[in-house]
Amino acid sequence: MTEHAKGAGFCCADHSGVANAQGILAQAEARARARGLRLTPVRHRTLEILLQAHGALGAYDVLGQLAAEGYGTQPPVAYRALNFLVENGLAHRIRRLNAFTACAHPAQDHRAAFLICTRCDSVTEAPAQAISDALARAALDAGFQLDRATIEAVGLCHACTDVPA
Amino acid sequence: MTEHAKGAGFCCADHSGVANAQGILAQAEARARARGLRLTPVRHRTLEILLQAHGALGAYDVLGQLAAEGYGTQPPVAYRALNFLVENGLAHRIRRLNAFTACAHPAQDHRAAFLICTRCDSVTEAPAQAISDALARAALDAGFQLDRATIEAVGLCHACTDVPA
DNA sequence: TATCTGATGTTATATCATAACAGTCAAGGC
DNA sequence: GCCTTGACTGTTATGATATAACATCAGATA
Ligand SMILES: [Zn+2]
Ligand SMILES: [Zn+2]
Ligand SMILES: [Zn+2]
Ligand SMILES: [Zn+2]
Repeated sequence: MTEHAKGAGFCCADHSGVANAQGILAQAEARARARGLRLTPVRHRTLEILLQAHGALGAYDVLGQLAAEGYGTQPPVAYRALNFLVENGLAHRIRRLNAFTACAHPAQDHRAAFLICTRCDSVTEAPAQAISDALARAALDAGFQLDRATIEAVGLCHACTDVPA
Repeated sequence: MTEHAKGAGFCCADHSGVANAQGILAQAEARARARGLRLTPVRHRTLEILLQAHGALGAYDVLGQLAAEGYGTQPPVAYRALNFLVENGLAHRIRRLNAFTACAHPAQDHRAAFLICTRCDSVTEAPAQAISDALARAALDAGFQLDRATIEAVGLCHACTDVPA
């Protein structure tokens, strides 16, 4: 079990940035249908695991759960499902944490930034259109043809800001 | 040797974003003096190695060079020097590549974004004040107390955009 | 001198990720 | 029907990245 997955550090209930897992799952399923993506049992279950998690989960955390439920026991099982979800807009990879989190808005294509709390390990997906526009300008100035970007902020979430120490 | 360090893929000479290694090194030394940082032999040499590299270097690439020159041969030697440089504004960590690059502007404190070319593996440090401001606004909206951020863009650098295939 | 501190070095291990290959199964062509 | 094909799942094995814990050493301090 990795540090960011320990969960015990959470300071409040609706802290993970994924308040309504059921609704998000429905959106994700709709997206998959609309695009002809095959949301197979492992993939579907992997998405559920991410949605039920507080904060982001490492691939081996996901693998542990999958293995315990009768799916494959080896790393590629988790990595394949996670990469599928990421590539199809159903999850995001958090590079700073070497971890994955369910997309909070799978209904629409979007640019996202992630707000990572160093106190409680929560990961919140924030709309990043404005940030992305600024980045696009910077790229243009450098003659760089932008494909996609990673935007990850570190600090204290709302709940943890209130708590003194 | 890792993929991003192979160097052979560069499509032009001044491609690494570190055009004037000597000048940057002098700035870095000045910064260290001004702040009372101990730029010891390993640390100084590590910075030189980063400056001479095309693109970003993995810790094990740096370690290989250090070891070949009579410094320690084990991973902590490289990681300690690299972390020191990063923590003191003399280098940056590129999370997407699991790699490190010398800071191109160590004279002043700054926010940086990184433009990573998928064709030639070059890494260019771009000014990111505007992006950072946009991110600060997004964080504020979310009640998030921002500490620092990682901004990494992936795409094609200027030189590689011109090359057809 | 005795002690303390920060830096460097080591061994050993933890953590993250992918290559390569084997078996399953459903869809489509003959 | 039966075969081919391609997507998916599973495996073994290995590679790549990173840190914990401890020993040593040199310079600063009292
Ligand atoms: Zn999203
Ligand atoms: Zn928090
Ligand atoms: Zn910089
Ligand atoms: Zn390029």
